[in-house]
Order: sequence, then C-alpha cells, then structure tokens
Amino acid sequence: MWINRRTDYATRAVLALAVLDDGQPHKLQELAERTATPLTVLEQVLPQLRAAGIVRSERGPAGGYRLNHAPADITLGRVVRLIQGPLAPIACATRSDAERCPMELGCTLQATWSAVRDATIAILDETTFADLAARASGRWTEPVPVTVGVPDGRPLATRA
Amino acid sequence: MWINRRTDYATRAVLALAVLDDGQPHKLQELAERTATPLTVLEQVLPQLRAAGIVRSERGPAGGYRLNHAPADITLGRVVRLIQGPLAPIACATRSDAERCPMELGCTLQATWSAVRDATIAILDETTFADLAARASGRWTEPVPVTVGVPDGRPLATRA
DNA sequence: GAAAGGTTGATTATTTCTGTCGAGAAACTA
DNA sequence: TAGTTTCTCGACAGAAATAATCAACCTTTC
Repeated sequence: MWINRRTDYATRAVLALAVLDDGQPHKLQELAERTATPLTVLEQVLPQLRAAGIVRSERGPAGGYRLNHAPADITLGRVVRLIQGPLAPIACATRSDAERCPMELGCTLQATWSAVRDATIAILDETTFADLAARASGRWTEPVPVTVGVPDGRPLATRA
Repeated sequence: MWINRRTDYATRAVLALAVLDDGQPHKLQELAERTATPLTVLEQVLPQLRAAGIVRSERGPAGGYRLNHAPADITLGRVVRLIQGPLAPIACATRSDAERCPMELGCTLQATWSAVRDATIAILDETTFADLAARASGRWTEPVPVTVGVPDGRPLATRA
C-alpha cells in the first residue's frame, strides 16, 4: 500500500490522455471527471507532469492538456518516480544514495530489498502507456489479463 | 521507500535471532544493540512478533527471546505482512478486499499494480530467515552482492 | 523479597498525506 | 479594449501515519 493517492491520480490522468490521444487538448475538468479525481488535486499534479515534460498544456478557451510524447514512449515507472520518488522499498536499497545499514556488521536483508526493488522497476519501467491504453480501449469493463504485449497500433482512436 | 521503520527493525531482530539460533534466549537489550534499534521500540515490536507466534519469550533473569520455529520456516514475507500490512502497492490491488477502482469504466492500471504485488510476494514469501542467516554468517562485513535469487537456487521473481 | 527482564497501554512530537483556496497569467472572443 | 476561459503557483489546514518514549505492572529466579 505504498503508491500514494497523488501518484494514483497522476497515472490515471496520463492513462486518460493516452486513451484519448487525438490531437486535441483536454481540459482539467474533463480529466477530473474521467479519472474520478478532485479537480483541485489535478491542478497540482498536472503542472508537475508538465514540468517533467510528460504532458504539454495550452491556455485559454480550447486549451487543456495533451501528451508530450507518444504513449509508447512514456513508461509507468517514469510517472511513478516523478510523483512518488525512488522505487526502492527501503532507504538502504536505493540505486543511488543508498543509506548505510547501521546494523552490526552489515545487513543481509539489503539484498532481498534490492531484489524487490529490481522486480518493481522491471515491471514499471517496461510498461508503457501505449500498453495500458491498448488494454483499456478494448473493453474497459472486463478485468484485464496481465500480459504485456504491444499491439502494432499507435495512437488509439478517440472514444468519446 | 515503503518499508517502514518498525518493519525494518522487526526483520532485523528476527534475523539476529536466526543468526544466533542456539537454544538460548536473548535479551531485548542485546537485540537492540545488535540491530541498532532503540530499546523502547523493540519493547513494542517483539511482543507483536510473539503474539503472531514467530518468537517465544521467557521472563525473569536469564529470560529473553528466541525463535519459535526453525529459521527455514519463517519467511520474510510473513514478518513484513505482520508489521506492515498487505504487500499490494495500492488498495485496488490487494488479493482480498480489493477496492473497486472509481475511474470511468474501470482501470487497466490495476493489472500492473497486481503484477508488482505478485513479484513482491514471490520474493518475500520465498526468502526465509535460514537463507538470510546463511548469507549473514558467512561474511557479515562485506557488502552483499545484489543477486536476484535465493541461495538455494530456487527461481524467484516472476519477471526474468 | 529483591532484582532482572518481559508486558502493556498511554502519550507526545513530527512528518506525510490529502485536499482546498485565492490571486494571477496567458490566450482567445466579441 | 473588456471579458471569459483555462492553466499556474503558492500557501494552508485538517487528518492520519510514524517514531519514539515513559510509567506502571507481571513473572521468574535467586
């Protein structure tokens, strides 16, 4: 239970933008509704995604947000790391800046925490929003199998 | 960074008991020193481990704690779950009581969160304190290599 | 009965999480 | 130009989780 709410919202918002990946910008209001997120939270999160170059924004009427790259070029790991921070389960197992374990004579738990970290990273960094959007556009209502296949497709058709 | 301090302390304490697995009870004081944990915190955590049947205690002089099972029968996952709760990264991906995703038409992110959960569980539930103690008793002073597998060679993570 | 050591529950300070608000800046429209 | 729409930015407040400590109590041994 370590993915926080903001990260959840952020990933949903990007997913929504990936599913709606037409050339059009989409308003915060619309994203808030589609992702069941408080508007005021998206007002904080989207600028963060923008600063990281994941989305692009336009102001004024007919403004809104759109993805700044092809969905296939945006990994889930990137978004999670952005909002949440390092993916290691514990400070002594981050890839950089690993904190030294203060336990007597060093701690062998670290290897296991690192294995968890690596497994997590492997999944999150190989899952792109193209994958996610492809699964979503089929039947949003059905539970989705865990396969990570990338259909030839590119931007998905707009589904109002 | 989701393993909290108490879980860290608890796993270290159990590891210490596994390494010192003679027939003798070990005092909180000793465990606190070996694991670099505040004594007052162990005073809270060890009773919790005891209530779960992981360790056993004896009172009075010459009292202390010892493991209640063979180290090979205690998995890391069990201890982590006990102190930390479910291993799923997000509420909508717990194995039981999964929370319904409020996103429009359901959410395909859930499959990925579940994959992370499964990979985590696979590692944590297959790592026993016998494995950890074996690594520890070899060379405590050296940093431990980050292998994605357990000493006895069983395959671990779901992803290659 | 005294000392050592585990047991229990209350308590406090700190940090993180989550969501809200208000004032402002850019872009379009009339 | 005036006004509307939409994104932008920073401050803030309540709630919850963390982390650590303390005091008082029970058990066992000597």
